[in-house]
Amino acid sequence: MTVSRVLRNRGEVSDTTREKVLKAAREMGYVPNKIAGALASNTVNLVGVIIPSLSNMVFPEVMMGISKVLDDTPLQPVVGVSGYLPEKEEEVIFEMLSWRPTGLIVAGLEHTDAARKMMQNSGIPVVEIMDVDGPVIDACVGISHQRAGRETAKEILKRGYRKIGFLGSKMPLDHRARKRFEGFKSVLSEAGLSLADEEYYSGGSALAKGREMTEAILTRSKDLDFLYYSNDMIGAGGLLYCTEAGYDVPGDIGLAGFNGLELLDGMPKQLATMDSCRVEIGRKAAELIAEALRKPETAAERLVELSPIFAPGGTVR
Amino acid sequence: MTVSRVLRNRGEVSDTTREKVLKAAREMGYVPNKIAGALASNTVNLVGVIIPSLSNMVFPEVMMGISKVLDDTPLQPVVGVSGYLPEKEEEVIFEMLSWRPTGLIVAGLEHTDAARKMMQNSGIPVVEIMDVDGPVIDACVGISHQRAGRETAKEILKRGYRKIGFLGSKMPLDHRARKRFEGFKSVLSEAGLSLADEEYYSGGSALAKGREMTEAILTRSKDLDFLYYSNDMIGAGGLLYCTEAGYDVPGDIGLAGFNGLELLDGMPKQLATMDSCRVEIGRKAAELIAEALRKPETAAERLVELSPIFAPGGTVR
DNA sequence: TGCAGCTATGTTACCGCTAACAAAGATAGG
DNA sequence: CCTATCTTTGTTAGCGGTAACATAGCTGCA
Repeated sequence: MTVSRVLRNRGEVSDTTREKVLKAAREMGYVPNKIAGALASNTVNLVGVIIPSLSNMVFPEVMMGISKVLDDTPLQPVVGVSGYLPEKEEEVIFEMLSWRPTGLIVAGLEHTDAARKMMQNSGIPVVEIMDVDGPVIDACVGISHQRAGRETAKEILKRGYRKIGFLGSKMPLDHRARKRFEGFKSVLSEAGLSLADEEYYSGGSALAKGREMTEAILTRSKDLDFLYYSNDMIGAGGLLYCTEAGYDVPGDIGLAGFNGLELLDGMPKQLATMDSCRVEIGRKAAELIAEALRKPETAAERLVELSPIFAPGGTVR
Repeated sequence: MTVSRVLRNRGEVSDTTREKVLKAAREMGYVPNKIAGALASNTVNLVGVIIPSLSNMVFPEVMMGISKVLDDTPLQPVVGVSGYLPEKEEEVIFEMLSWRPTGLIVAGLEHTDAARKMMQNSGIPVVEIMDVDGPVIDACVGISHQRAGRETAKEILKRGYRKIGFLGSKMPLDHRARKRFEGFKSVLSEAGLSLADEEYYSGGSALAKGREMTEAILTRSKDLDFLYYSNDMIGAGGLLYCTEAGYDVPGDIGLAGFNGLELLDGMPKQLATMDSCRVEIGRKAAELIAEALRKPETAAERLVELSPIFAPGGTVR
């Protein structure tokens, strides 16, 4: 018991005893067994974070926001990757919950019924992030991708572009990309327009794919005056292609992407984009969990919608 | 006990009982407590993975290799981030070990004495990854960054470049970058040469920094005929700058980076680079752990050195 | 019908720690 | 010197599962 007290800095222990304990622990390389500790105290200083992928730079940035906040608390993030697959996500959520974490942060609002039920029953704070367009389990921090798509479309129309092509990934399970696309199209149709052409890809290096797709769509539809990309990475590939192929950007043709990737600062031109507030989303989500830990009854604001803003960069008129 | 048997698919249970248990579990949304299970069975199906950063695309790729292998086992990766700080790494390792994982995968060979001791005493397989230039605790999978630097230098000299500049990050704690740099310089000095100029950065978008640094170094040292970058990302920034500034690459000036980032496929030219075998390193490391789990006594090969090869791309003669 | 030899279920004792309470030691005031 | 009070250390039970062993139910055959 005294050892436990010393190692957790809890309760009164005399300085001499404390020193003796610490010395012994150090000498024998003692590492306490958190499993036993967690079981006994019924507290686990872990926060589960479930994201679809680590490979596209947007989720690592969310992680940074989360880490920064949790560093000031006893909590630690634990990452699970769902690969955009609902069943895999359910599995990961189950696995996470079976470790009885202090909170859960999950990307997206679309889950299997079982996953949703598990999270509801878990009794811990659950924060869904990135997206706000849909029903929320417990709390939510994100942006409206619907609106992001709509606003981008408005900006484009405002600037006089009319023959608009869309380039995106073939990912029916990326609901956020889908919502942006829908929002985008709805503004076009309200203006009596429709997409002039579309081009899709899946897999491979996004930059190279953006290049290829742009060449393909521009070869096919020579009268396009704008290309809307579902993400900045393929947009950057498109920008490189247009630059090399001698297009006047944004004169002949305008380009826009989505995400506001800092990674791409340094491209020949700054791609028009809309920031997805990734770090901020991570911060806010982590704060909600930390807050719930501090004062369990307080129901903090459960729905935080951030407003991304359109950054015209140098690829629109 | 019967419930435990059903939920873990272990031991004989009649079909009727099994169904009843599963039905009840489903109805009540039962999620077993892994903490209790782990304590009782003294097994934890977690593999700790400790990496310096999530933000530069190289570690996520290692994670992919690890995940792919562990997906075929009961094991699950848990990520910890050390931020290139030895003390933080020690903390993360301590935290990890206190959960009694089945194995540990740690990036790099440089650790605090305490961290090294903890890992030695842990009694679990520990695989150090990415680097092989140094003393190993238990097992190791990686490449020699010394040699990578040396071989890049040889390729450059072989192609007739002589006035060589180096551009890198100001990260004294990135030992792998340091080793490449040392290997690189040693070949130059064996050839009676030395670096003509150097330029360093820290923080910010690597692409933009690569651009700035390249402009700075080329403005200062107009007779350089080669630029060696400590990573592909700043190399790509440099390539963009050189292209726009009208340099003939690789005629006037050659460029090379390091990592073999697939991310950059699609750049105006393919940057000369050396693949750091990231996915393969992750795969092999995970296999070592999975192997140790399967047959505990077998001492598999404890030191796996992979051989990166120089990919000249389009930026060297 | 009785019993060997199964299969299916139940019992018990922990796993390593911590909450809650108990006791011992130290200090001080009368 | 003794008791009241505070500080420090110790005891006990139990967290929710699982290993190991024990028992109960069932089957088939003499």
